[in-house]
Amino acid sequence: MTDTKTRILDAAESLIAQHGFDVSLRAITAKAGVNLAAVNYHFQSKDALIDALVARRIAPINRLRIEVLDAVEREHPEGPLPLEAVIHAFVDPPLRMPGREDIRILFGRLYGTPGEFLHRLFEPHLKPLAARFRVAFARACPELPPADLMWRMHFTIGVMVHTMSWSRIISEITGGEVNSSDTEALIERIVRFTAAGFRAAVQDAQSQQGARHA
Amino acid sequence: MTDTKTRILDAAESLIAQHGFDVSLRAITAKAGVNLAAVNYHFQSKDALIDALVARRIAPINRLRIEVLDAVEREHPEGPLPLEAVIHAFVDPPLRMPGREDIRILFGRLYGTPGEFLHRLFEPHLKPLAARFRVAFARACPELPPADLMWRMHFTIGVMVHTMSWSRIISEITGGEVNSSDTEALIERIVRFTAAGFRAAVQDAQSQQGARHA
DNA sequence: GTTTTAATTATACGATTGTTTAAATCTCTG
DNA sequence: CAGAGATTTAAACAATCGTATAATTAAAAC
Repeated sequence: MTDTKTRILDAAESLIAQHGFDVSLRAITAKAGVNLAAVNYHFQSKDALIDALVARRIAPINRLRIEVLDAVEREHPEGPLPLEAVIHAFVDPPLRMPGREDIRILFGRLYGTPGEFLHRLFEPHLKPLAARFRVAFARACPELPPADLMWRMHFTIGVMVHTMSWSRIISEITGGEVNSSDTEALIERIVRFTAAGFRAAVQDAQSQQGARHA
Repeated sequence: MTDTKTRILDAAESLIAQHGFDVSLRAITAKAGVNLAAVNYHFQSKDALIDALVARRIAPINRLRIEVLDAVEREHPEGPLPLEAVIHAFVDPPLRMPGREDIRILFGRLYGTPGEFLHRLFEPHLKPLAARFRVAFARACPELPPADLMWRMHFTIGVMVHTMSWSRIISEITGGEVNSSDTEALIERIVRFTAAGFRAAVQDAQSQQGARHA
C-alpha cells in the first residue's frame, strides 16, 4: 500500500486532468481511498494540494530540460547553437513525460487557464526556465530581433501546449485519422514545424508600417 | 438601457474571461445589474447561458472566415491556393474580433479546456469549419501528406489560441518587452511563423523509423 | 379600461463545497 | 508494557452553488 500523500496526489492528478481544477475533494479522496480530512491534514488546503501536485511534475521536467540544454551548450561552447537541439531540449521532457497520459493533459490545462494558477506557477517554475532558454534561442538565432525571438518562443510553447491538452481527443475528432500515440514521430513533427517558424524571414519596420494600412 | 438578455451575456462574457467558467450566477447577475432569476428565465440553465454566450461570438467569426476563404478561392479557381491567404482567412477574424479584449481571452480559454464544452462546441461550430479549411490547406500545400497537413493545422490553431489566451498577461510576464496591442503586427508574426511551419520538409517514413530508435 | 401575457422581483430549497473538530486508531520510543 | 506522537476517522460546520416558486410589476392586446 503506497503512501497516503502520494495516493491523494495521484488521484487528484487524474481527476483534474479529466474534469478540470474544480473537482471536489470528496471525489479525490474517494478515488484515492482515503478519508476526506486527509487532504487538509497532509496538505493545508485544496490550493496547497494543487501547488504540490504541480510542483511534483514540473520540477523534474524543468530539471531535465536544463540538463539537456547544458549538454547542448557544452558541445557548442561558442558560436551559434543548433536550433533543433534547443527546441528538443524544451519540448522533449514534457512530451516524453513518464507515466499516464493524464499528466500531459493536466500540463496543457495548466497553460490553457492563465491567471488562476499561473502567477503561483510562473515565478518559481517558469520564470528562470524562460530566462535560460531565451539566451539559448538567441544563440541559435543570432540575427533574430529580440521581440521576434520572444514571440516565436511563445508560439512554440503554444504548439507544445495545444498538442498536449488535445492529445486525448485529437484522434477522436479526426475519426482516428490523426493519432498522438507515437510520441517520437509527434515530437519530430513539432520540432520541424517550429524550427521552420523560427527561421522564417522577419518583417522589417518599413513593411510593417505598410501592412498596417493595407 | 440595453436588453436584459444581452446585459447578462456581456457580464458573463467578461467574468468568465477573467475568472473562468465556474463564476457564480450571482456574480454575473450582480455585474449585469439584473435579478438572479433572470438567467433561468431568459436562458434555461447556466449551461445554456454558456452555450448562447459562445454561439453569439463564434457564429459571426466563422461566417467571416468562410467569406474570406470564399474570396481567396474565387481569385484562384484552380491550381494551388496561396498559403498565407488561407492562414489569414483562418486567424484574422478571431484575432481582429471587435469589442473588448475579454472575448479573445474567453476564446482561448474555450480551446484550452477541451472535454467540458468542446463536444457541445465542436459538432455545430468547429466541425464544418475544419472540414472546409482542410481542403483549402490541402490545395495550398498539395505535396503535403494528409497526416502532416492535419497536424500542422492543429499546430497553427495552437499558436493562435495560445496567443489569444495569453494576450493579457504576456506583456506583464515579459516586463512590457513583448506587447500584443498591435494586432496587425501580431497577425503578421503568426502568419509568417505558421506558414514557414507548413512549408517545412516532412519526415519520410524511412527516417521516421530511424528516429524512433535513435 | 380590462384582460392577457411577458418580465422582474424577493425568497427559499436542496445539494454540494472546503474546512474544522474531536474522538479513535495506529506507530513507535523509552 | 506504557505512553507520547502521528495518523486516520466520522461527523458537523458555515458558506455557496444552481434552480424553482410564488408574488409583483410592466407591457401589450382587444
